[in-house]
Amino acid sequence: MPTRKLEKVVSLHDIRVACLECSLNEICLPVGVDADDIEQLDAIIDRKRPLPRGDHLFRAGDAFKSIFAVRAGSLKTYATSQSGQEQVMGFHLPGELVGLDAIARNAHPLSARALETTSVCEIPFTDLEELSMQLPGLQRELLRVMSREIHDDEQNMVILGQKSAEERLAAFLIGLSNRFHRRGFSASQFNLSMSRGDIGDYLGLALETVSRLFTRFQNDGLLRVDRKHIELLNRDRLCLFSGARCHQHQAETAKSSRSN
Amino acid sequence: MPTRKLEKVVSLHDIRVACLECSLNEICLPVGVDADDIEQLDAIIDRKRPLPRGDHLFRAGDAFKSIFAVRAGSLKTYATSQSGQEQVMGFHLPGELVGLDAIARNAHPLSARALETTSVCEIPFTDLEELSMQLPGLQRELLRVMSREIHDDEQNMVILGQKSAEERLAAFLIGLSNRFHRRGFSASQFNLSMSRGDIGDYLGLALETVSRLFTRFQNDGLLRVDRKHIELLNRDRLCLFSGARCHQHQAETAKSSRSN
DNA sequence: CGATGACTTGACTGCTGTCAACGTGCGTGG
DNA sequence: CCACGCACGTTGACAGCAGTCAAGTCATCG
Repeated sequence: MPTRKLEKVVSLHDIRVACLECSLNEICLPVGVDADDIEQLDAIIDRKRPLPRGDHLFRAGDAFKSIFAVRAGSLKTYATSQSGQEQVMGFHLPGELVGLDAIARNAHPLSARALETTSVCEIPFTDLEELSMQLPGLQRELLRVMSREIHDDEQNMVILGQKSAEERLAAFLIGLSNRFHRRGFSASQFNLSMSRGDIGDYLGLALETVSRLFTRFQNDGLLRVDRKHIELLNRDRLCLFSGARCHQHQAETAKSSRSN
Repeated sequence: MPTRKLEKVVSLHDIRVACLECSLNEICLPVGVDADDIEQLDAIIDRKRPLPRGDHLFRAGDAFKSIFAVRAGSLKTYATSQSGQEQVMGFHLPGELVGLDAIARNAHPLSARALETTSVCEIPFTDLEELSMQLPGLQRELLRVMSREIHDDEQNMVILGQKSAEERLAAFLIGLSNRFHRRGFSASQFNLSMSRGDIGDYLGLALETVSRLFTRFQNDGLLRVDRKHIELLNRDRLCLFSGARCHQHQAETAKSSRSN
């Protein structure tokens, strides 16, 4: 098993990228942490070699030691009920933090698995806690990130609690589009790193339903889909289908037409 | 049979109870905050007069200034989608914190409404943030509470994402029973402060479905229901119905129910 | 090139929502 | 004290959305 080779694949330069230089630092730590602080944060962060697709970053029940930040790639977090069915809690893109739900119990309640080759930063929690005591900006930021996580989970509860299958998938695609856009990628086309089954397990739908909806959306001219590649053709109408007020990032500059 | 009415109008004495004497402090601030620290925390907390049933503690969109801790009574937090349907995010019992989802956006994403006469402690967030910088135990505790909230929301996502109506209501009742028990009340019988409609909006079910399930559970001998009063007759079987591993609190400490 | 896994499509079933009517308890006011 | 209205809850009939089962297609990889 020559997995050792992976260490060579990653260039030394990549490994030594500091938080300050990291292109994600504006996403990972949006505000409140200035350059000096970041240096200190940088010192405690452990950069690991990439995780191959399908590998677990951690499994449900593992002891909690660190928060992880996605640097490249993507992963899903999920719980497995005793029926064997997976509930996917989230798909995590570069710049997003994983493992915040483990602080309270000192153990991870969820499993985290790479959807593609993925690299993460490991942030030992005791160090982070200690450091945030000294850096007001960091503490503030930590609370904000956790608050946002709660808020995001609440929005997912709305989706799971009262949306139709059609609305769920539409909302999912709009949300994904927004997240890609915020990261500097195209909002109108992107590649899904997760399977139809994963999407179903995330949205509380059967994978067949997800598949059927993709073809229906395509037939309706809302998007084009080719395997994992998605191209949104009519974002506005997809927004309507999602049955939610979607803050459209493009529309912010233009005038926002709203219909209540 | 004695003090069944906790939600009786609080006396002036109650209003002046400090955090240290508050019977909830072990729930509100489980560990990591010692007596000296609590005194400081106490100084920043504002005790308001009780909220009548139906009144809002805050509404979605309100500016965020404070976290609230329920002292007596109960309230629900909910979002209203533009279809008018409410998604109830949680029912909050004494000792639980409300408003943690507002930190990130500086505004409350949800509305909070009293289900009965309810009194709360108001904790100005800027003060709390400042204080937690000085008290390691408090900071630790704050992160823990938020982490637990994320974890709880995730469990709700499992319920909404993949449970049947029957499993949802069973899980809801078991969870409520546990929470009452942890607060020193009977785990086997309690009064619901929320309506069937609220339960439906929480579990993603129509209120008719909730009503039907209550009568079905009663016919199956799982429980007895009389309006708002619930008596669990067969907790084990209800656990099975919920389709989840429920850690039963009775099993831990035998019969330590101290009310009635 | 065959095996494997991911995806698509179809047929059918059933759970749960919707609509509707009725019952019940409680507070209000006469 | 009773009558009434209203909110809440229960029950029934029916329909439709989405799950399940099953078969077939397509891409990728050894």
